[in-house]
Amino acid sequence: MEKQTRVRFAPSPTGYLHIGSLRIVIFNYLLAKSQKGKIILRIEDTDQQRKVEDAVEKLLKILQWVGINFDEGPHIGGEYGPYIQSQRLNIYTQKINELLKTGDAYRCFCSREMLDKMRMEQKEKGMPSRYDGKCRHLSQLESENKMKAGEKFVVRQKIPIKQSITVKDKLRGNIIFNPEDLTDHILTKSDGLPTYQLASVVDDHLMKISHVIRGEEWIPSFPKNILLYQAFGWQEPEFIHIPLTLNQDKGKLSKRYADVAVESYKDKGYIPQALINFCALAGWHPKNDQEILAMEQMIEQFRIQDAKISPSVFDINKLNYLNGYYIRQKNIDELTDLCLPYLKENFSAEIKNYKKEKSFLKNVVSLEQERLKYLSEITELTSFFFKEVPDYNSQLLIWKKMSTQQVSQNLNKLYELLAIINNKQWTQKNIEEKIVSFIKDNSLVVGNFLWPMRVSLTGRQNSPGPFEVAEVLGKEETLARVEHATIKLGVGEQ
RNA sequence: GCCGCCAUCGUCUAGUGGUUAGGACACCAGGUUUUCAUCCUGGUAAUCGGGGUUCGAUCCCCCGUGGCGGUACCA
Repeated sequence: MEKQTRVRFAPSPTGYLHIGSLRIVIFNYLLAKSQKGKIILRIEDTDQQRKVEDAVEKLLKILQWVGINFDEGPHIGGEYGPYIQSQRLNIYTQKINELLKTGDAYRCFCSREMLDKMRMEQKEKGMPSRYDGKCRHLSQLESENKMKAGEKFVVRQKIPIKQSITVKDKLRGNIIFNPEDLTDHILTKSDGLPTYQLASVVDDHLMKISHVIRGEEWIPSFPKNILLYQAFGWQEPEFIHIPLTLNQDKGKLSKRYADVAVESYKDKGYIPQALINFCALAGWHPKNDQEILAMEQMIEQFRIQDAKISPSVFDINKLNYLNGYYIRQKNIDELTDLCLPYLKENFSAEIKNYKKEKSFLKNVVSLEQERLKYLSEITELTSFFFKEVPDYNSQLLIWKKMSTQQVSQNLNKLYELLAIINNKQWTQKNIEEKIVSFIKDNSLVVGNFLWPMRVSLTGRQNSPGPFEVAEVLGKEETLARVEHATIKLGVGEQ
């Protein structure tokens, strides 16, 4: 029987989900789902210094929003739990004791000060900095005695120094390391907690992980991980190191250059599908050139062998494009619901009753749908619908080389035409028909009427067309705005 | 410094020992249009450098260069 594919996403609880981590979960998810396997969530919280309140809840919340659901994890359990490392400490203790017994690990009593000093000296001499192995040769008895005497210690992995070690990455092939470049790194800290190096190996084994997909920043410790599997006598999983995400300037993606928290993309109004599609496309792409794919389609086509190993730059333009695309695909009810929080936040005074005004809001959102790159833009884009008379410079009413007089005249004419349309017939179609046929019948210039009309209604250089805006605004408000525009021009008074 | 990973348009990428080096985003131009956006059409734009191997290398190998990562009792 084929071994079941089991992958894991193992974040440390930092309080937010990094966009680069999102990419890693997505690749894990795609691999698992494409092979009908399982994806496990494991929380790596062995660093006491970096503990963040509510971090796990926040993480779960944002992952759920994105649409990544786990088969096992702290929130749903599973047969390989617990899934939070701080709840598995006895397991690590037990495992490290095995290593201590076989001699594959040893207690190190060197103080931090000593180690710092040693590193400094190595650096000065231009030597690679690594632990000198001082406590490596302590006898079992000496080690036990020191421990019993209450001396502080860490546990280090004893790296075999004889031969080079070859490790295999599924994408990159064999990578060879010289043992002298590997230091006896720490497996258990002096507070008794395991480091990532120990905990992740133990957990991956115990949780029967078949493929480890992680960031390439782990390649340097890859050989030590393999050595650890060998020390335990365990079969190692397959490893896939995927490249980092970079800033426009090719540096590691960081807060200074871009938003890195998935939460902030959510807040701005990026939608999950777009984010997922975007992340997947950075490092993978389907055999045909179709770049817009739903999760199901990606799962269908995904092969980990097709993943790319060179790093990719985070391109907000492409994300915006994808997001805009997905927004345009939404049906208007759903889109209105998505925009509602932003509208509520900014126009709470203008919109008294959201339920009652739902159809109005739907119309408003509908007019801006094709212009939206992300949802939060809705506020700025539609504010003229909510303010009684938009504030704008009257010069904006003038189309090309028209005179103020002409503009004023045309607006008056528009007012007349609009005024005779009764309320029941106040639809975009009717309004358009009336006005356009008037212009055509009299062989007038379209822009000379439509531009001033549109500006009088929106107060903007760019906006949706005048007829659809007029319909949404209603007859009364439309007439008021046209009239206001002529007053603004103030032709009569000059 | 030492160790490692990586290298095709500005960006994400496809592809091949012989190709007009393909697609997408962005950009530019044209069309539709009162404006913007959408949509349609077209365009500019790439194999990091040097050596090999080969009849022929963008592709295979080596070196260099550059970018990134690691070099923690962080993950």
